[in-house]
Amino acid sequence: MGRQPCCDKHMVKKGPWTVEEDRKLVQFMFTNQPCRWRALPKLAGLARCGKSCRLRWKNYLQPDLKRGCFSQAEEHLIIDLHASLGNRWSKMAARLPGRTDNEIKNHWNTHIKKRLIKLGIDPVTHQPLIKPANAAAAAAQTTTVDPPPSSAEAHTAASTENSTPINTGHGSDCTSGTDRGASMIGCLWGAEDEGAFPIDEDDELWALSSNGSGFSVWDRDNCMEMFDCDDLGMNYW
DNA sequence: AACCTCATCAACCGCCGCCCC
DNA sequence: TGGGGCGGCGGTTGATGAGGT
Repeated sequence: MGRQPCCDKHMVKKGPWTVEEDRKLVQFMFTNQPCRWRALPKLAGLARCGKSCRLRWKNYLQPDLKRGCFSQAEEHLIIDLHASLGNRWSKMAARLPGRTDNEIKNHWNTHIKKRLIKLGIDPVTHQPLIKPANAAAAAAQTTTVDPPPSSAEAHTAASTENSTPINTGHGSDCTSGTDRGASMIGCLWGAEDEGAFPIDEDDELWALSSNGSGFSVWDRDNCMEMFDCDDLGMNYW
């Protein structure tokens, strides 16, 4: 005998929530003791699945949700957390007050992920993306440099990838700047007199890598970590 | 103005782990 | 102790709007 479905699919409404449904759910949540989500729709007079109610409340109606754009600090925190936690969105949400796991997941997939790729960083391993040719050259070099220990996940990915820590699978897509305009998409700046260090999307030489607590700059051709931004008191946007 | 493409994000689906009987 | 119920999580989808042609 299979598992009982979470709700009667013929009786539940799906799709976007109406103002009236939101009002009913909010009113119920504010005026009643917590109860089982499965039982809530009937008690609140909603033709919705309990899971749907939970999701709507958690992601949209719950008080103290921030909504709106993510700040730079929040984005940096998300990147750092992703480097150490992977796709554990709920764990990240716990570290970002007012943000939901769904919101963080969406923001990662639609904004941060793409930007990291543009910057030459693999969004999965948080290691620099380099061209296969460069990877071969790097492998042939006698001076081997291990990547920074950005996270346990990165180590796992590295160790399972043919003994080379470099993810070359996406390199040709992401480091060739020949078909793109030369626009600056990031910038490092120093706390003292180092000045700004622009990273543009055509840059074949440098890549930024999240190391779990901040960023480091990598030499793409030689697969070498050049310096840790935090060590030099540098910031990044 | 009409159509097409792409980006965004709310919502759904299915799986997993915990808890209770 | 095992099985079922439940909430929670992460991946995915699809509706919608914006921008481009």
